[in-house]
Amino acid sequence: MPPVKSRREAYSEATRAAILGEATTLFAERGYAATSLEHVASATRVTRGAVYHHFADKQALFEAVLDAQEKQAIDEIAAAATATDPWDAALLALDAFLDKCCDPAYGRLVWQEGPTALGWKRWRECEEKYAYGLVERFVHALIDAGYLEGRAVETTIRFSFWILGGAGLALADATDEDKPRIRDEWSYIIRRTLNALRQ
Amino acid sequence: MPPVKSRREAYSEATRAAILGEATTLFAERGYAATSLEHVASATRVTRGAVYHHFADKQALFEAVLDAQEKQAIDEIAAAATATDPWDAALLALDAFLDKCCDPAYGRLVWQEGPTALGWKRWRECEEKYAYGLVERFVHALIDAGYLEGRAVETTIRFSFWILGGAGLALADATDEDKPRIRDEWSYIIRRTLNALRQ
DNA sequence: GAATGTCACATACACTGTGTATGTCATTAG
DNA sequence: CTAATGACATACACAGTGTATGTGACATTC
Repeated sequence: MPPVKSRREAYSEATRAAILGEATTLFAERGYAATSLEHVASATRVTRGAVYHHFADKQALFEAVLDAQEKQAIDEIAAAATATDPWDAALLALDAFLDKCCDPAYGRLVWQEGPTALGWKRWRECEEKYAYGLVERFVHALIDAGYLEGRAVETTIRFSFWILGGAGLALADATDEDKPRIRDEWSYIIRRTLNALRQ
Repeated sequence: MPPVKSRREAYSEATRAAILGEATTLFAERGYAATSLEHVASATRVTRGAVYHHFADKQALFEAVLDAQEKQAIDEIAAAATATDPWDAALLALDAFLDKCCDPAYGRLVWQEGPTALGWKRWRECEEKYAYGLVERFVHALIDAGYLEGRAVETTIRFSFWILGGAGLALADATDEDKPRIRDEWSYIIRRTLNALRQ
């Protein structure tokens, strides 16, 4: 398997990336349902055939967009959670997450469009790899460190994930000028909640 | 305005109710997107024309289904919250709500299908009248009674609503045999959270 | 280096589902 | 008895998805 790319491969990859980029913009701006593959194709100056060549169907394209957003987000959040103590690390991650949700594309795509585009079930399946999975790991770390009690783990994870989702959606809904305030309010209420669950 | 109904009116109302009933079943069983108006019509043994005669479009039909579910739910929950102390009333309402979410139709329609069918924005607008509005009133009552602090009210309401949504969805997802356990777990974690916010 | 295969994409079409415009018949009002 | 209205059925226009097929540029093989 040669590390060099043939001209064809390079072109193909560029096309794929271009489609992904335009799709990201359009899905974020107009929403999933209101964006047709014809929109995506013409914005990329290719035909729908090209889109179907690179992505199995509309949903797969959206999932690819989501994947890219989540990968980026997870990296940033994981990078921020530097503390050795799991509790402190979780709080750092929380801050990084709330920051990330202020990014319009991330907020809209992951928290607004994601569930409505894919449905809860499929969306959660996708999230297992990323945000939901991250929460899962943090919760387990907190349990292992003795900060949280070890029963009803699944519910604790879902509960936490859900609250973060609420924050994400609230921030995605908010206007740019409201975001800092809303960010702080959610940060405050989530920290209080975490303290309540701490044992 | 005569209180008696003409034959035509009676027939018409029966047809409307029948369509609504079949739509409720189908939307709950197959989901909004997977249910075509042709399904609804043929299940009711009318044509799509009749459906469009009674409901402006597919979304309006779904909203009518939702309305009926929510009216029922709100009545039951309000009836359960008999305590005079707002705090106790809120806890009673919580229990009634969790019970209601164990009803498959309510859970699926309101918490699973609602947001994905209507989108967050429209769904929240519909919910203002019902579940969201109910939470809003309880939160205000708790603030007025001095149980909760009076700042970041909007965020407190959304936070509470969101947690209830998480519970609703968890219960809608659960199998019948899991429901009691999951119900209790959420009840427990929500009560702890409420206590954390109490001042 | 010509023949052959393959990949990246374009073109064309079938199908599903929504919404709308029009038609029809029974009931009701005058 | 006639005209109007309401409750539905029929027929159609249209958008959007997905699929089957076509085409030309590049790569591979001998």
